[in-house]
Amino acid sequence: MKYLKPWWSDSGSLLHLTILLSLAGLRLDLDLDLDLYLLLPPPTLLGDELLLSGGPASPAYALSPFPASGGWGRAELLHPKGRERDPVAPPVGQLLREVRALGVPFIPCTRVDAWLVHSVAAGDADGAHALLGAAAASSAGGVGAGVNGVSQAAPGSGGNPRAAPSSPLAAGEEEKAPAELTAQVSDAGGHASEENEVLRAVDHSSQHEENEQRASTQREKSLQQKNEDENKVADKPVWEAEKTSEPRNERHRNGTDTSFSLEDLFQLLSSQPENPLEGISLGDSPLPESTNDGMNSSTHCNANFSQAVSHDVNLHEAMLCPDNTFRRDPVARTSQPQELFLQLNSPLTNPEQTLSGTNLTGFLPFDNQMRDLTNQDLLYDLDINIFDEINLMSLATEGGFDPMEVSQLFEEPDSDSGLSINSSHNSTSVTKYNSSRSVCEGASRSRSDLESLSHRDLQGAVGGCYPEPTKLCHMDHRSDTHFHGKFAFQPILHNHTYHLQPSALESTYESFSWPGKSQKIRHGYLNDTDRNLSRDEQHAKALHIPFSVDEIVQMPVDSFNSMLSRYYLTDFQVSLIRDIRRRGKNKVAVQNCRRRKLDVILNLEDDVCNLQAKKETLKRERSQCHKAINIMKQKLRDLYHDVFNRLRDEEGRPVNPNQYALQCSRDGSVLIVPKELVTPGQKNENQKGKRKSERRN
DNA sequence: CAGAGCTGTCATCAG
DNA sequence: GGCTGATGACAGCTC
Repeated sequence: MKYLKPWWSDSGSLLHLTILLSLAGLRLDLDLDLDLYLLLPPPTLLGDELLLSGGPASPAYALSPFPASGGWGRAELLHPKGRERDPVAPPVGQLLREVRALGVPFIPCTRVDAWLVHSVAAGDADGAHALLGAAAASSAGGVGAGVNGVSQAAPGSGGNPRAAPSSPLAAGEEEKAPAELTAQVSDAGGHASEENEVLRAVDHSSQHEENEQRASTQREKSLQQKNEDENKVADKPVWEAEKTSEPRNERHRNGTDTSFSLEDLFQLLSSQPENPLEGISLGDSPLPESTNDGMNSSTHCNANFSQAVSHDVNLHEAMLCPDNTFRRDPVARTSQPQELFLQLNSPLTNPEQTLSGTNLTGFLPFDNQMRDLTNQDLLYDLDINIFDEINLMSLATEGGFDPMEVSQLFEEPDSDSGLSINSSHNSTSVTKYNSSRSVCEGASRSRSDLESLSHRDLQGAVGGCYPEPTKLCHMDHRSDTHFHGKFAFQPILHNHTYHLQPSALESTYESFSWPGKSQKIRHGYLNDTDRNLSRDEQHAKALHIPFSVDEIVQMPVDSFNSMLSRYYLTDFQVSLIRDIRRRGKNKVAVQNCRRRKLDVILNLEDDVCNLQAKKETLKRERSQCHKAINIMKQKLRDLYHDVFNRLRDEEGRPVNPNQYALQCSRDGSVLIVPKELVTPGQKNENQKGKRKSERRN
């Protein structure tokens, strides 16, 4: 990551230059740089090794929130905290001069940088002087007005929606940007002399700022009036100009393309006498002499770059550009997909062939630090946008697009495939991914395998490390504004180690529709690794379902339906996904059911034990009661006999207990009654009591 | 080799 | 009407 450190961190500049953006910048224009910049996360998320701008003392900056006053207004570099001017920030003009002196193509990666360079290159006196004046004011401790709408006003950006979250400016002020940009773009007719003036003005001190600004403003106004009729197209907003049917390079040739690109910057820099970039060729297309003559006209300026490198392209096109010239034509774009990616891949082994047929070896006078950057790192960082711009799943359905080619394009002998190098933003770990070799095996795969190979970038969760279901950011990575950050900077632990043999794949593909037979089949062909996977996981892997089984099963029904609708899935895949979900749900339900059933059984067993214990207790209590009753009966009998032994009749003879009985009356008195006079009811009760007592005994 | 236990799947019903 | 949970029945696998 050392190559991503700020170039001159000591100065605390906003400007930073990376090899990635330098190399990519050869083909990308300003808006894409901004786009890349906007893709970058806050420095705090990346740690000290990935400071985006500024140095340790000023890791980040914010634009002044002050509203524009009369066009561009002025800008100063502020700390994000406190809205205070950064005391360590050098003048912007000084920074630009340093860039030019170092002879490295300056790629504006921050908004202030972008606008500065844009305004300078476009010959915008107001904008340039506003910025330069802001820089001077910044160095002098002054306070200026802010530049508004930088994010949306980026040339050719078309209003990058991702700019909004990252912009420190108020939304209302950002809306002014397109109009302001239009004004600036319309003036970007390439006034080389004016640009030189502006560049020279960069070197001026703050004391000369106002005079120079006024002079530039006057020149700018005059030139604006002069070229007003010639740049009708440029009066349109950039995003509207993008929609015109006129090809981009045609507009370049016509001198109507006013968007600023790195080539503009390069030419701007190379126009300086001391610029070491002087004389560097941009490509096979013969550069007009204006490349070195200081850009005498806007026509030359734009025509040169249109022939060498197209302007205002996105990274997608940059990746797909087969030659040195960007093509807006989708047919041309898709006609040579392999060459396009191979072109990006080629620097891995031969950086000088980065631009095929283009003599760019001298373009970038990389210093040693920059040379340390490996091409894998470059590709890796570029890959962030590869997946942002390229919907492989959609491309896979287009005719003429062979996902296998894509996979091969990213291949290199000693590194991971291009599809998997995106798995982590840590460029140093790129070489750790060695799963790309198996992609080569796809040459012998079945058609179904090839068709679904493009999903591999998304299917890593299947059989691998599954992301949390709540982090289904990839469900709609095109619309999720948070996707880029997560996707780019969170390591996605894709597992690309599984690769079914063609026979196994076919067997799985054929058997997945018959679950009853699949289990028998799967054990016949699966290797040890695949046996660790469940059947659904194997099926999902075979059909390249871009989701893990856990995701399919656990995601909410809304997300599930949204997933099915947003992704291009074949009927087979949809059916399989639904089956997986159904089976997964049922599997969990069965487990719960059996768990509950087991709990019920255990509870019943506990109840039985409890009831048995209670029964025993009751038995013991009953036995104790019987014993007590018998004791009482025995005592009663003893008392009965004792009473009769003591009784005497009128003649003094003992009373026979068989003829008489004791009867208790209601008033508590005890009477001696002959048994013949005992009522039948009393007899029955007495007999029942006797029988019961006999049975109990 | 038979059987118990576990697990997955399907069909069905109910909420 | 679709989804989900619950449950019985069945089959396959392991020990």
